[in-house]
Amino acid sequence: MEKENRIQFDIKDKNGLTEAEFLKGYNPAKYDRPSVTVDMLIFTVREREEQNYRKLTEKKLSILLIKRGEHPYLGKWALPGGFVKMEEDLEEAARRELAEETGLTGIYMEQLYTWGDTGRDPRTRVISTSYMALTDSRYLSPRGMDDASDAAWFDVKLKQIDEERRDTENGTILVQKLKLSLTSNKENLTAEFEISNNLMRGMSITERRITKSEGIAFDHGKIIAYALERLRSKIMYTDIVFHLMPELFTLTELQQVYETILDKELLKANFRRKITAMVEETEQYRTDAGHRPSKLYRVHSENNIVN
Amino acid sequence: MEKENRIQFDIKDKNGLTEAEFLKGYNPAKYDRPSVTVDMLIFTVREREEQNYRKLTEKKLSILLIKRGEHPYLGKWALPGGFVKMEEDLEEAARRELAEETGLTGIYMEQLYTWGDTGRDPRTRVISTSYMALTDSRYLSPRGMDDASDAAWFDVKLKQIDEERRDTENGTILVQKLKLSLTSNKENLTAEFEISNNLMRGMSITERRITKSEGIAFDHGKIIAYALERLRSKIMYTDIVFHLMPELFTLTELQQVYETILDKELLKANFRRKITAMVEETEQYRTDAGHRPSKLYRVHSENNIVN
DNA sequence: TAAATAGTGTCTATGAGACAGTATCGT
DNA sequence: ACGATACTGTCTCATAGACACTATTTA
Repeated sequence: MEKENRIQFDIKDKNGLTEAEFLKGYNPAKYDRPSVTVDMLIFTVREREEQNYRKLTEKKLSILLIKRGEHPYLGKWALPGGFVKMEEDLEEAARRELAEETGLTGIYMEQLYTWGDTGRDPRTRVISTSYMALTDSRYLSPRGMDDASDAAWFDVKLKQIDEERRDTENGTILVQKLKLSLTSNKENLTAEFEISNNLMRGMSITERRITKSEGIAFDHGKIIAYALERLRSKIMYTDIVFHLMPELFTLTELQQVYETILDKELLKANFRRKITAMVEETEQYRTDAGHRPSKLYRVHSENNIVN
Repeated sequence: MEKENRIQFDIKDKNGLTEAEFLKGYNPAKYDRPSVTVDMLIFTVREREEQNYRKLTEKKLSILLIKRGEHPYLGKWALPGGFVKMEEDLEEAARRELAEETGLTGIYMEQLYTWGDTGRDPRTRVISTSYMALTDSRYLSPRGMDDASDAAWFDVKLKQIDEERRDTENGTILVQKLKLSLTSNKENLTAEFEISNNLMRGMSITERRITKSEGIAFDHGKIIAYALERLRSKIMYTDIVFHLMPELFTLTELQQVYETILDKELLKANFRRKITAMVEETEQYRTDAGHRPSKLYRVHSENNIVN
């Protein structure tokens, strides 16, 4: 419908061509072009086994990475992803990569950012759009969990390790140093960043630089840190967190997910008051745990929070 | 420094190649590739002249558009932009386009979103990353203001014209209808959208569709509406608004800018209380206005709000 | 002095944060 | 009974929203 409105049958350009004639003569191969890829940030929450029958299992935010079997960055860990095909939408490409790497379809996914510096890939000019996907760990598929494969889940920790104010003549620069740690059962990857907030004339301009990257391919450490910051901020004002939860959950489990993502402890009473509007009770309880059973909740079906 | 760490001189891949050898043999022309462009959303705030010496001048949010002189969409209005060159960073390309269209350098700019549907450009597959730039209207350059040129400023209005709840078996779908109006002194462009928030299982998935587009090229109406929503939300929790202000301004002028962006009236006393932390007084006043003079403010130099 | 804007004071409702207390399970 | 988690009540302080009031200018 939109298309029918669009085509201008009778308007001619300065060469006397109609749109149809112009398009027939258009040669897209005239210029060199960058390659375009999608990178997937697939997050889930996993539980660490606990020995004590009384204690709750600890929750960990995890991301799926793939060990590179080819140059460049051979042997380093990279985000799953690949080239965008000519005939597929950008988001379709992301969903296809997601399905290829994890078998997951129909889960939550949002576009994050497009990374387009020259030199971020030594092979050729590559512009990459990153997408963040969230899923409940129950649905984790063969490929992602298979120990023999080149894919593995890494627990994610992002910590501020330093903060510094530099006063210049044009204003202050606030430099935050962040450390990203990625831990699988076998490997430990790290990256460090400087995020400088340039408060010139009172207005902040943010710039992020990798200062160290161990075991992580390309600029993917930076992308992971960016995604985590986005996740942290969106969890505060959207219902995004429920994409990481199973259908039924206790409020304490939900709180644990908030805590592991924010890397910060929350007060139970306050957390419950805030979250109440988003969930609804069920009649079921989690029992057999060496302490008072807890009621199971689900997402409120009439949830009005809109992203 | 990062580069030195990266190169793996002695690691060989399954073909027995080192990274240097692999890269020498890499042929980037193997696959068809989409074209990549940047689109610029350049906003400013302009004043409408007022006849009454007592009344304040009304403020309008405006965006710069370019009239297309070629197919496709010949004669329609489009966002300024162009192809990304192989040797420039994505953000560099955006800054270059910004300078070419307006002469402006060093102003605020942020990446918005990357639009990658097939068929959004009839010439060939085009993936476009949009950037939003903000500037004080004092700095508006020859090209943008030149009446003879193909560029013009359009006042922007985005209004909700309808809202509807559709209850399906899987949950509710909240459909908002929005109307975008773009007005220059000569032309009036409009676009209408349906934004559907699919509240399946309590979690919202947003989808935006153009239902009508008059006088606007490509999917640029959708992009402008998206930018405006981002601007509206960021103005509430960042200091982004000051990029639209001159160095000195009155609090009422600042409030007017908020009001025109949010398309909503604010209460003066409350606005002032909230904004106080971000600004600092000067000794100067705006006078000659047929009412009590108003103190001029500037951005607080020690502003701690960080994007 | 009238018409307009500039600027301040204060009441109320709501929410965030902190903390203390009670309830209930399995061993 | 103990050790752990489940769940609730309430105090305080900060903030958002509404509204009324005073102050000051120029034609």
